[in-house]
Amino acid sequence: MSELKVYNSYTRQKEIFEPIVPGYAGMYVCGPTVSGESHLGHARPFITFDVLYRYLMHLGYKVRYVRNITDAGHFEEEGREAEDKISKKAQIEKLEPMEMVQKYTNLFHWAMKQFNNLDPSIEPTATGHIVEQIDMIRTIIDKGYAYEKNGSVYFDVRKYAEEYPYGKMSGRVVDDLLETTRELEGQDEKRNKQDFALWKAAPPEHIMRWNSPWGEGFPGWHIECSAMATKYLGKHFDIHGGGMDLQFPHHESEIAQSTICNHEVPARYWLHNNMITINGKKMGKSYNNVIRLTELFSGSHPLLEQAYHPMTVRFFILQTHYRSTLDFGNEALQAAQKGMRRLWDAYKVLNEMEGGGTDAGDAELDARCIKLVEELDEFMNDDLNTAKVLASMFEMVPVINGIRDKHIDGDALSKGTIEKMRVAFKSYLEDIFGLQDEQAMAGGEDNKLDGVLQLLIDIRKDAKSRKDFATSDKIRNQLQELGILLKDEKDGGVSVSFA
RNA sequence: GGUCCUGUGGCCGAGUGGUUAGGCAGAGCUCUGCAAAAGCUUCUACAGCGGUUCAAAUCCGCUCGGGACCUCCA
Repeated sequence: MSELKVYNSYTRQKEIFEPIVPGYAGMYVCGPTVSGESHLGHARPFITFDVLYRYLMHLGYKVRYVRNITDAGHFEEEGREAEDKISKKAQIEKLEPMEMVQKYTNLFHWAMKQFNNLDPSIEPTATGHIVEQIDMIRTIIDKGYAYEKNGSVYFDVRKYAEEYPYGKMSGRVVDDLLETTRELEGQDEKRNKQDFALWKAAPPEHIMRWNSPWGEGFPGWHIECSAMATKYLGKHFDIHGGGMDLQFPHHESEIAQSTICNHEVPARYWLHNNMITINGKKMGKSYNNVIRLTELFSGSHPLLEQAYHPMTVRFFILQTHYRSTLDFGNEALQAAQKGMRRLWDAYKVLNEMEGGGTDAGDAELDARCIKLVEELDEFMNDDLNTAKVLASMFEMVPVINGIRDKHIDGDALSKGTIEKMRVAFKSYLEDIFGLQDEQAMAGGEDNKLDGVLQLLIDIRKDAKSRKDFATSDKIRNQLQELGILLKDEKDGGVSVSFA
């Protein structure tokens, strides 16, 4: 089998994944800022890296997956005042800051569950690591790469850039940054415009504040990730993930901070997922085009023609390579919904398949199926090409259905090949892609109702055998109105699905 | 303005220079009491213009369009 290769944004090339400690993998992913509800765009990194997490485990790695919760404010530039996002929102919502943070954290966790994302191994909060952040800032000052001014501390980018490649991550030149940086609040405190805040003195009205060697204040935006990643994954770890929009300045700055404290670039592989767009534009608050996850699942948004199941969304995201933009659209979501259904149905058939003999009746077809199965790993290893994995799975569907419908001989494929396909479908659909059959989830939760349904199916079967189609169609049509679809299969059986 | 990415058929999207990606939608046929599903077949492509090459969606150049980052941002 081929080796896992990932596109490393830091080196701008695909590289073979070689863990620092054989058998173990450490992964840090930038988590949500819990100052508001998550939207569709936020779903992408968490699903993407959940799949990577699952895949690494599938490959046998023991993985420590750290994903933070940002519950201390970043700067938000609104008007002329530098404000704390969380404090501000809390005022608007008339909530205690931590009350609000809790509310959105809970909502975020709920959404992650909906998507069937596995819990990270550690989910540290920024507010829970103020001490670590202060320590780190102190180290940076001691080493001479940061300076204090009026109770705030800034990272000295110019000095850093003299010895280290600031800008390598994002492909930026420090001198250019000087010219293109806007006028920002607190700019006059900085020695150079490129400098970024490590610690910010809190103005009197600021609610979230902590004591520090430099007075009361709160941490800068980038330091939390550096501090928490170092604490839980060490000075040097394997993978750091996040959205492409975090490449600069967030990850660039993280690298700078950690490099000073720990003498090396914190992560070996930097993975960035691309954006979800809507009408070609990035989904984002400032564009006023966000679809919140709660709206997406309930269909309550003007742009939505219907509600979309979280699994549909997950599948939709996996049908595209994670480094491509993904354009949202009702048609595309509906296509994903139907496509995924097709895969689940085939998987069900596959699970019930008896299988052929030891030898394949159709050697050519058998070989093709084996190739399709083997390609799955190849594609996944090629920088997580989930789109191609799914395409190959789709190519197996006609074969599976063909055997069921007896267009293809039952012994065309060998027992071993069918078993391989079964294992592949299980591995990818369930274990690696983390998909769940939303129909199976919808049904079968009430044994009594199941009994009632079975009774109706039996009555209809009797009616049909008496050619009483009026009755049989009435049952089928009325059940359909309730969202229960009956399908007469070729073998005389009836299959049930839920809309 | 700077840096970078991108432009594939009705929609979403893979594509390592030479073989049908795939899904959804459309059309025809088969199966079926009907329906649904499924199977088979099938129609819509590579923004434009040049260049390199035996061969380009794929490499190069130009033009046009879209986008991201440079400020909080998944």
